[in-house]
Amino acid sequence: MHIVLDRGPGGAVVATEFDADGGALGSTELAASALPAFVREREAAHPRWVWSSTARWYPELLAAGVRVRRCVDLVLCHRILRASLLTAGTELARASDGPWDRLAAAVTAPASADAPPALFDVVADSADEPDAVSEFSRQQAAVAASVQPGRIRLLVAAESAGALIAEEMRFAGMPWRADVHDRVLTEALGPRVPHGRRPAKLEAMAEQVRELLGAPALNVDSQPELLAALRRAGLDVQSTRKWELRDLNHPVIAPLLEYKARSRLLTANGWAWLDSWVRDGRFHPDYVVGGVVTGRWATSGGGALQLPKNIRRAVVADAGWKLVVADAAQLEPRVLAGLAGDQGMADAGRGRDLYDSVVRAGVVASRHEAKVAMLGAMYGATTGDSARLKPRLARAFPRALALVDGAAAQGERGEQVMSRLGRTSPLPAGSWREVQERASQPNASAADERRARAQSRDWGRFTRNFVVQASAAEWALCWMAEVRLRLAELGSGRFDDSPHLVFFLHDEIMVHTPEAFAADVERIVRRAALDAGRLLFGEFPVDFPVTVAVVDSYADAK
DNA sequence: ACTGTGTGCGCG
DNA sequence: AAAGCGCGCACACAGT
Repeated sequence: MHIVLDRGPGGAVVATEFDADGGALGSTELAASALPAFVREREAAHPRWVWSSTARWYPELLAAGVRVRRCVDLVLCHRILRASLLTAGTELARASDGPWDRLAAAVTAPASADAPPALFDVVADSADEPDAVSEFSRQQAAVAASVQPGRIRLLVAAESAGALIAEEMRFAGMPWRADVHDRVLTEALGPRVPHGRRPAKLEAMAEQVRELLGAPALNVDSQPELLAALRRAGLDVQSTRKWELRDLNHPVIAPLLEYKARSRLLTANGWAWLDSWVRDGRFHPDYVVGGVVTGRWATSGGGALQLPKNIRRAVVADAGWKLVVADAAQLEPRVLAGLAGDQGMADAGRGRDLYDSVVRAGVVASRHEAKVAMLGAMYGATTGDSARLKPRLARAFPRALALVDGAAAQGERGEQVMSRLGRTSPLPAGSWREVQERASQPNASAADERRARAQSRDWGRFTRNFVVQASAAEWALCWMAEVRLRLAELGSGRFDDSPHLVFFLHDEIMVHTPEAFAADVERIVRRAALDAGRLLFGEFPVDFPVTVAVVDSYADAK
């Protein structure tokens, strides 16, 4: 059963209900204020709520204490279905850009701190929002006409579940102890000072660097000034990057690297960050579902996907609660094994660390080499250890390597590639084609050809990685969606007394749970990983083990 | 005063 | 070790 929500005149809501066969059951017109009660009442029958955008509709429901199990996020699904090769040729895909494309672009645009989300610029008046009922039927027709309806149906369901989770995580927030964070900052930097000034300890380090370089007026934060000062001091460096500086033998290096690390802490996750993103003991980041081409999530504020390890100490469970932190081990190579149907690679990952097995099988000498070689194969390394070890990997896992090499070759030709469930890579830009075109002319110069070849390889590395990263993102969405539904059965479903997801980081999730439920949560998280593997790869026997830590602080999870 | 680009570094 | 994928953010700096 589906219930489609549309905006009517004057902020009213029109709810149109459909039975399981798609037959219309009629419409109800509601005042906006009556929506939460309506949703709460109908939710008992577990319908799938269909709305323009979860980011737009769900927050007010959550604020009213209403959660839903399932939805269709039309904007997110529109984007997938328009681009997917599995639905190419459908009416939805062939139409020229319309209001849903403009909405889709707005939803995934980064929101700036002082401007409201762009969504509301595009749809200035909510009554202007395009018609959800007709869009929903176009989307259903596209899915039905797909060459593989099962896959694309699962993808849009998973994406929509992700949208619900993102809003719920933002609403509930991740437990964050501002006092612990402040202590970390004060220890590292000195007492808090107004924004824009350097705290005492940091300033002392800057002064030390200036002295050791004999450059009293140096602004340590200025890359050009610092580079010049390092060279004047006799250091042969091309940049001020830490891995170039690290191996130099000069007394300024240690204090300089220390300064850079602490300065980074101040600017990226200092007191200003704390003021902006943490309130009432919770961190509320803005997730952008599908914000990355591969289907990974992005953030448009708060930098939740880049939380440095050194401040994870501030993530602490409430009294009487625990954090269950779960991480999918070697997710991308396992996904690759599934994609390629590479039995040998799947066997290597069975019941143990995949990289250890690669060593045990005599393919490479150390776990580190195994990891570097595997990542290099998936990223398209061309130099270094990683490229050198690739032939050995190819002998051990021919199908897996053939799959990524094939994806790279397609990209080099300017073709699109697909994830397991049908998310499709973008076409290269027009300028890319022009460069290829020029190089194929009879009068093309050697420089033209070199440029075309380099650009072609670049795009090949992108599509090579796309198939793996995008499929891994799908696995993670399925995993998390399954976890969410099962968690909802554990308690009341309220965020103040029941286990719920509070964080997601590509291949890692965190559940904040009353202590009494922690063991159940752990079981659910492991079980859901099995289910996700089956959803993506059916009976092909590839394992997806997860490491689970039940902790008080995120810092203790690894 | 604003905007766009380069650099550097955090995460997977 | 620092190159092979995907990101966001902050700052300095140069252009307007």
